[in-house]
Amino acid sequence: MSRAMPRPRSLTPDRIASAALTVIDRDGLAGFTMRAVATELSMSAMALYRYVDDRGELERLVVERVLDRIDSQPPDPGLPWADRVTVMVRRMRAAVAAHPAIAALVPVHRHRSRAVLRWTETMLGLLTEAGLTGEQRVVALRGLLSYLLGAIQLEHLGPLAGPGTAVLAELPSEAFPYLADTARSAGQVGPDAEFDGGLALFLRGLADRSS
Amino acid sequence: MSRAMPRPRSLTPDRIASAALTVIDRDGLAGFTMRAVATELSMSAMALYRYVDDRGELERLVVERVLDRIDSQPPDPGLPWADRVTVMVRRMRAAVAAHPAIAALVPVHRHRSRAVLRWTETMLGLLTEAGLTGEQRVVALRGLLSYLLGAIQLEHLGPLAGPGTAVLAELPSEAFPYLADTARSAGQVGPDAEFDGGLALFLRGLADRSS
DNA sequence: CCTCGTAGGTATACGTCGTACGCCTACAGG
DNA sequence: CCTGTAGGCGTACGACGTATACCTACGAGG
Repeated sequence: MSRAMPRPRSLTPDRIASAALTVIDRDGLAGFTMRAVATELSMSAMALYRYVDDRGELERLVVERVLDRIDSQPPDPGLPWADRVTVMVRRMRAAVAAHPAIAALVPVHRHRSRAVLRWTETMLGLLTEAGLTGEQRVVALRGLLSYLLGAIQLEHLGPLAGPGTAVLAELPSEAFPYLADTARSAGQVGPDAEFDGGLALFLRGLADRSS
Repeated sequence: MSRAMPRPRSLTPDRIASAALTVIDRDGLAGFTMRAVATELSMSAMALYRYVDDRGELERLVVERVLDRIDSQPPDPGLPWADRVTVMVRRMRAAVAAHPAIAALVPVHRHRSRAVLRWTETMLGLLTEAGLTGEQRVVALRGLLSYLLGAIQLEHLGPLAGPGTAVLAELPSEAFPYLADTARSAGQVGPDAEFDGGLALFLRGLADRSS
């Protein structure tokens, strides 16, 4: 029978994900390559496949490692529920903001993360406290997640107060009067204010639902 | 001097974008390849480069072609402004939904589209009618866009009433009581109801802002 | 009608990617 | 020490984006 024990594993999934993150933080998503990660781990490219089925699983590990940093403990119950939801949403945003280049990977792999499960569970508890149940609660959660992931990606692709917006300010005022005007005030809004502002709008809608 | 006129161009940007969309609709984003598009146009791969600088520009053409279908005329002024915003947002969603596989490309290339400029201008007009100006208006617009693009992507990666959610329903109810419960009601929510519901929440927040 | 130069179109090739395959080898039992 | 499992590596293949060099169709000037 199989009594012989093989050589023990020298790498943990977390160690692999960390190496991948080092590569991503240094060279961006485009530099995120099986070979690059392997080199970062001082192995050959193929050695990586002893730990990971394919690139997709490596991506999953990376996303999981980043999201696992999220604290899913319910925030101070003394706070109004809207503030507590804000805290939770900000936590997820902060986790991704620590490695902005992975923004595009998060929506793809978020399913498989236990951390997201925990985060979602806490969020649902808060939404329940807000008086939401059944389909209303799902819609609210999904809406918040859509906003959150959309905002993270837009921010990564070009902040509101960035060069992309500056171009808009040069537009012919006759054809695009609002745009030209809006682009000028856009430069005043920092990324955090932008994010929190949009989130606050959503939460205000949650607060006084009539339907 | 240069009086000799060369062979005329045989392809329009629109024709190229259409061919690319045919490929994408048939084989998904993964099948979207310079060679595949060239084959669809019955040319060699390199011929494509007479019309396009690189893959990025081809992607831009595709996104532009899809978004150009958006009608940016202001909706019926008889409607309340919130309903008109809803119409505008739905239009953009519908345009992307016609080619769901491009969802991930839209946030990346949206800048360069004239259609998005027009759409934005109309949206800003509606938001102004809602009483928004300055930084409030930018934040509102950006918030709506974040929600819109986030929702489109989440929907494409797995609808709320889909297999991913079904898995959640199997979760141990002790560890994830809310999740398990919520997953069951999630199956009842269709994609349109989900999208419109989240949008309505956002708009309700816009309607009664106090700050 | 013929020439001529521009630009359309192609063939080939390079470097990089993900990864299948097969080999060698380190290492914990017995 | 022997042994079998699994770790690790070298090589190679097909597909990708695209640089380069070439041939050629074609419209204008003569």
